[in-house]
Amino acid sequence: MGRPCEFDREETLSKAMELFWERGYKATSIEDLVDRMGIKRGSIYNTFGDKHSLFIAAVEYYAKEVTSRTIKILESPGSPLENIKLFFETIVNTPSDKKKRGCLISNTVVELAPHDEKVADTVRIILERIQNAFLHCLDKAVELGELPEDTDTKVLSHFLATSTHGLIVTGKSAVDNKQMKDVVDVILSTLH
Amino acid sequence: MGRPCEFDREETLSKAMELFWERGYKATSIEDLVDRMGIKRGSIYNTFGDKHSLFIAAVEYYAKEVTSRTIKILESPGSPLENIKLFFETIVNTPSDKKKRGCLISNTVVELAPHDEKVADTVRIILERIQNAFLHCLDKAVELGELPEDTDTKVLSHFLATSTHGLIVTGKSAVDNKQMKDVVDVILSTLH
DNA sequence: GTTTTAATTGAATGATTGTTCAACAATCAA
DNA sequence: TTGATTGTTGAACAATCATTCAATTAAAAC
Repeated sequence: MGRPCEFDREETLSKAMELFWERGYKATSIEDLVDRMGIKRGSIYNTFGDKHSLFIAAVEYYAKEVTSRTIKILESPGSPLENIKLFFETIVNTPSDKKKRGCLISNTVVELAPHDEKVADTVRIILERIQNAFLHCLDKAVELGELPEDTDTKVLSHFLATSTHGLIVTGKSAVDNKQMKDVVDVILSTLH
Repeated sequence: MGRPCEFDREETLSKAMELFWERGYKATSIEDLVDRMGIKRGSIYNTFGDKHSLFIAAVEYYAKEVTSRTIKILESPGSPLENIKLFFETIVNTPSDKKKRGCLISNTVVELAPHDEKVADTVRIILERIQNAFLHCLDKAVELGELPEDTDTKVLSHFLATSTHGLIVTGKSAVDNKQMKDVVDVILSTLH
């Protein structure tokens, strides 16, 4: 009962997420959010609580919408090693203007995680999800004979997760595409 | 002539750098800087200009004092491959509380470089310096027969620079030391 | 000792920050 | 129709932000 919402919760949250993704947490003001989300201050506080809560909701939305889609590449049927290759090619083939946003999770790790426990916990769960996707993918590769039986898949999954971070940071500064493709080749060469 | 400075420029700049390193640009206020640097607002503006200029000075000071020291590991005499190993071991062996600060350059790439051309230029030069150090180190390794003649040292140097970024971001979130050591082993395994 | 030059100081600036709130509007149950 | 309930709205809040400035202090030049 009561007056019904005039906006779609997910739609506005998506817009907030985009803004945090582009600018980071501190550099995004409530006024910026009001402009982008298309709803008034009161409605934001009413629906999402304060800025900090909204940010965490945005990060979780990012994980659900963006990260999940990337993880699905690793989980798709077919050759696991080919999927991992596809995963990194997707990162490299992102257009350079979008590449400058990097990844909301990596950005958050750098900007907030060290000083904000709540954010750190939120982000840690998402990072573990990515790492697990790598691990399962590698395990499947061993099962299918694409990797030797004695492969240390756990260590390799940690390496791939770290490499992902590295590529994203590199992409945010000097965005030389050939350079990044070469790096991906070296990363993939560790899987043989 | 005129009244002499009562503080040491480098000493206060060093303190400003430490604060930016710990908290980032946006999260550090002038008041925070006044407290940490031990000089009044006026003296800061007098000596370093505005906040943005002070930050760039701090980044350059970081490059001169911190980054240079790390690069010297790569340039020191003896086995180049051993030096690279030492380089990464230094990163991993940083105590975990200090590891959360990460690297001021990486942090700046993520927080500011995409939106701030002046900062981006400053940082790009420093990143190129690191990459060149890797390159020279690898070239020397080829000369000394530690790496095969046909090694693509340029590509490998890009890979090592990217890996450095990756390790630093990983260090800022879940700081499992064994995990990071394992990753370093994989990184180093590409050099054989 | 007077003048000149520059650093220090603390108060004040206006802009922006995140957040709250009272008045109003729209729906539902009675 | 009348309350109850909830969303919308825009103004207002105190706090903090980066920055400026006039008054003061200290040294060097004359």
